[in-house]
Amino acid sequence: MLDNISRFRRLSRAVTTQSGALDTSFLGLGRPLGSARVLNAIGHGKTDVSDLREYLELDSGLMSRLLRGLEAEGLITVESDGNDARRRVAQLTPAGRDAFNQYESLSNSAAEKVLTRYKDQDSLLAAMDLIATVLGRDHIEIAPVDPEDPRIAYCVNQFYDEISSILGITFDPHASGNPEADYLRPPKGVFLLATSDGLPIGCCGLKGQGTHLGEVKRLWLSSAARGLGLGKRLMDEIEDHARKLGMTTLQLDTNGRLHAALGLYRNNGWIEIDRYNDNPYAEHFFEKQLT
Amino acid sequence: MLDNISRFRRLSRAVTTQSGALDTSFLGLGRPLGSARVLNAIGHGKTDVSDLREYLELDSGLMSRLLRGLEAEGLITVESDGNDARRRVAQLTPAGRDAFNQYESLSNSAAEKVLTRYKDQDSLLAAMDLIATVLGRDHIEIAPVDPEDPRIAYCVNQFYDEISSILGITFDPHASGNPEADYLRPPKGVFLLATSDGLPIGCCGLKGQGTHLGEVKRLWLSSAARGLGLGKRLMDEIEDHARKLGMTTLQLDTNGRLHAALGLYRNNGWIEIDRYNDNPYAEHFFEKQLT
DNA sequence: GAATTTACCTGACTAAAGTCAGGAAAAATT
DNA sequence: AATTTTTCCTGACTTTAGTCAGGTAAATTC
Repeated sequence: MLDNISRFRRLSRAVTTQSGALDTSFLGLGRPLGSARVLNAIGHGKTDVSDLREYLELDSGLMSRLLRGLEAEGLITVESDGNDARRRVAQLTPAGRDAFNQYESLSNSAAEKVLTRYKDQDSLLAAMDLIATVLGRDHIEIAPVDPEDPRIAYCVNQFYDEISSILGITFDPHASGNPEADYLRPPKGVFLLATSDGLPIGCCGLKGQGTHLGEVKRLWLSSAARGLGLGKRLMDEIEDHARKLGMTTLQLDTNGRLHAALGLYRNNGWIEIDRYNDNPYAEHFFEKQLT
Repeated sequence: MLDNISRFRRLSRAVTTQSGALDTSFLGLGRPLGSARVLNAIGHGKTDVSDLREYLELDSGLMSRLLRGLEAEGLITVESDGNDARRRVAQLTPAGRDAFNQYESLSNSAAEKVLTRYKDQDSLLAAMDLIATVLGRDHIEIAPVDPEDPRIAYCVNQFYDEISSILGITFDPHASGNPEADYLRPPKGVFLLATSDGLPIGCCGLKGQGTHLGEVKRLWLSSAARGLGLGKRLMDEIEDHARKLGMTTLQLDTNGRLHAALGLYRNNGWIEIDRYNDNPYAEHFFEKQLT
């Protein structure tokens, strides 16, 4: 009915109106929006003045004045950085922490109000994750984390849930979980986690034994993250890590019903090989020579 | 992983950043944001000055000055309303239309850029519809429209598609479509359309024969609009219209697999009665006395 | 060790946004 | 017909946001 672009712009209007209301209520606490933004950014851990300036895209003169204002109100302190005395670091005072918490609870109650007025919260949240991930695609971060990090546990649980429902079986995640951790962290292997503004949206493990051979395990992308080329990015980074760990050959196994994964491997230089293990759920086996 | 409220706030950040970028580019056309907003609102059909003021939440003094500015630039004309000479109405001049179109194409290309970088556009758009509808719940409009309005055709097609997939059959929408139109528009009946910021999200027809008996037909809600109490709102308005049309009894038929609809009827004073027609897909028959 | 760069600050500005009191004209109410 | 209300306007403000040209001290580069 409406064309696609109108539908997108409709979303923008809805959210802008919503966050416009939030801005106004920020003003309701009696502080100009500029100062409120700075206070919030500091509260969220952006303490370096130069970080703040970059994040809020403010002129250094304006930034300086806003900081002086918050200092005069007794909400922050600004001190020189120990390592580089040119740089300055802002900290919330107890009064500043209070003010920050007021803004936080305002934001949270605004969010809660929207969430509670819809019955099917799960699909609403899934829709939000999808859109926020697509809009923030340029800000997806991939970083190595410990295989026993709780965020990895979350991803791997999602991974097994999906496998189970696709294959119509029940996996016990813990059966093959922890014992492998040592092979999935340096110096033998690595585990990569992809996050979008804090939300885990994908992972991929590289299992090594200290030899030239490595195995790719547990490549998972949240439904919000599919179609963005993240699978390829994760695999590329896994290969980089493999090279640095001295590996020359990578292997992996997968099930024939995971079409997206099969396509990813086939289009990126993986060659199908004979079965190399007795995993009953694996139907396809691939290998890639690293050059 | 992230709690629900963080997930909502993540969406706000993503969209705000996005529309912040758009605001900046609006400024790129060399006009302050305030004037640009007014020009856009006028271009989108908000021509009454009082409407504009309410929509943009501007002080009347500020509004007035912005209008004078746009007038001085030759982008708009402001005239008195014929019906109420206190009110004033703004119109774009050809130059104003040009400027408006520039903003439009900027917005559209920003929207297009986001949409084209995601493969599965349908689910992305569905997610956007859902969120925009939930956020804009207070702005859902219900209004009578002609049963042959293309927006009704869109809704009814969706309705038959869903029925077909739920019941596993294929309906031919046109078989029972147009011939009924006369019974679904005044003076015999009515057709209500629910829209959220322009997007059709639900409909309901009331079929009459000029007697005291009316029949409720084609109650449909888009998936984005479920869980918001819109079904009840539509039915309530249908009853109001029925009373005005002189009806005292309403009837309807439905299928047992449409659980939400059955619940709606049972909770709102409808009494199950014996079969009153030979519709092969109808399994439940209801009646309601209007008081 | 001199020159340059970086990080932040200050002062002097302009532009934009928002507020407030009042006032004129038309419409609605009494 | 008198009063009140509504709608919009104007003028005189204040606040906020943003810009720009220096200036100082620390760090880096040559």
